[in-house]
Amino acid sequence: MADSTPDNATDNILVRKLGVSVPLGGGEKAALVALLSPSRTVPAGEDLLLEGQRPEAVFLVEDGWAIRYKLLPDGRRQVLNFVLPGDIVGLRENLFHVTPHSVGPLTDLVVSGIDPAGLIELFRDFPKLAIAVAWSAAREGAMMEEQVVRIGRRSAYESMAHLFLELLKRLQMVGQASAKAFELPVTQEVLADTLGLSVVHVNRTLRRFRKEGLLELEEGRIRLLDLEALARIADFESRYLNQQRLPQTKREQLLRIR
Amino acid sequence: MADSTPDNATDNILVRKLGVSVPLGGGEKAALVALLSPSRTVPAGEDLLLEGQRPEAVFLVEDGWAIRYKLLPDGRRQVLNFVLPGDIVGLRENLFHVTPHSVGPLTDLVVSGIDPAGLIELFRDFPKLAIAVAWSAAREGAMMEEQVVRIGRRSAYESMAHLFLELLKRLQMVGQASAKAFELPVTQEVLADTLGLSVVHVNRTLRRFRKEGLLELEEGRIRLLDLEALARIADFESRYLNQQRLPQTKREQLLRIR
DNA sequence: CGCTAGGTTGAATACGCTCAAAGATCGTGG
DNA sequence: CCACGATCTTTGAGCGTATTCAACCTAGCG
Repeated sequence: MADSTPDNATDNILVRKLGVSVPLGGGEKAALVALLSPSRTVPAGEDLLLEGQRPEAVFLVEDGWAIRYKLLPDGRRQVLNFVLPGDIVGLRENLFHVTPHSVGPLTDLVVSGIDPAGLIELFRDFPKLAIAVAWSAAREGAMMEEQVVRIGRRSAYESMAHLFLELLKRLQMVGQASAKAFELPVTQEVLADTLGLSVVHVNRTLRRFRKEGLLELEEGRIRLLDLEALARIADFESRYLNQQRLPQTKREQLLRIR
Repeated sequence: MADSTPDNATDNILVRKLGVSVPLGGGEKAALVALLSPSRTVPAGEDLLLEGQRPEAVFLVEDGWAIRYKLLPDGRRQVLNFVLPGDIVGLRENLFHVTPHSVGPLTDLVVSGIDPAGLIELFRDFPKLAIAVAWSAAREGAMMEEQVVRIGRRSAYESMAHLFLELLKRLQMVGQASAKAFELPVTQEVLADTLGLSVVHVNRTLRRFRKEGLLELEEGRIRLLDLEALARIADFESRYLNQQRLPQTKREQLLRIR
């Protein structure tokens, strides 16, 4: 079976993700999948995008983890967010002539290329796809906002709980997490650079969570033992991840009410 | 002369801002301006958007300052970024059925409404406008990333310098700042909530800057006395704000070279 | 078997916070 | 016109979260 048949289209991770926000028809799904080049694997060390360089290509991540990050001249690093399966890398960056951040894989990464020009053309034929992609970008924006709040106004303890809950939800949406556990291919240094903390303090905060029986951590796998407690600590509100467009009728009702 | 003539269109702040990235034709400018409803003034206290509510409308800010912010249940506040003249509020939020953050004016705000549905339709007729808006959204994303780095990996001293330089550049682009000074209608509490600091520490950091002769602050106006020094302290790189698409020929050259 | 990357722990320190109180400025009402 | 309250700024003192420095441990790998 060819990669681009409508049958397989339904299974594609990008189709599944975009379909969450905007219901997609068969034609749309097929067209989207047809745009993808065959997937290849990028080894863990090799950056996909380098800050300050011309963005070369647009990728769909089909499997594996990566980070978007920035470096300061003295070596300090800030991780902006995590790139998980189903995420697109380099689309926004393609609007600039230099990339504002780097993207580095944390694991081997299975990616397939997307032709950005082709995608734009697709938007003409299937406006719904444009909406779906815009929606996905907006969701990423909402996650960045959460990241700002986490770093700016939450304690290490709170913000770490928040991050783990966000990752759990995101991974569940793409079928990569069970009810309360997931693979976490991340060193404590990466966590530190994500939360704006030192490695030492990340280590101590993790120890505290474990001592309190809130999570287990072993072999690159994390288990959140008490979701309620963690959500309370973090003040975690998953709405910004679930965000769905209301069905048209319901939206109209709302509009009428006000 | 009517508001929507091509002549006035050139002067509109939105047209000017979008025109920076993507050269716009007369028809595009006129169509964009025609979409704007007559401007009105929102008083300083009254939020434009409230977190958790349905986004009601889309605004173009023509004059004044606002902040996008989030509140934690215990009252802690994090300012996500500043909304300055020429910025659009509520467009991205309109893709969600609840707004992920609030937007509150810091000054009286002159805004005009934008019909989002009309904007989408415009994209069909003038694809360049879609690109220009996408570009503008990408620039905002780049600014949010800088905000994350500021809060996560810079000291109070560094990140305050960085913020001031960013504001200077942004305001210069819309003709609201001189070479090194601008109106700063912001309390120290707002600065604190922007940078993830306490009011007291903001005050002390400001005092340090003044003592070192790096800036003057009086009557809601700030003057950056030594841009070089501040840029060095902050490691400020204005590229993410200036970002322009390369002219087509130059882009093609680059593509050929690699 | 030694090297490297990552994790863990202790001790001292510092950056930034909280608490507290006192000026300064401004609008408002008596 | 002055007094009052409210908001904002400034400064001091003590404290705490998180940092830095340093050492040691472990596991994986060449």
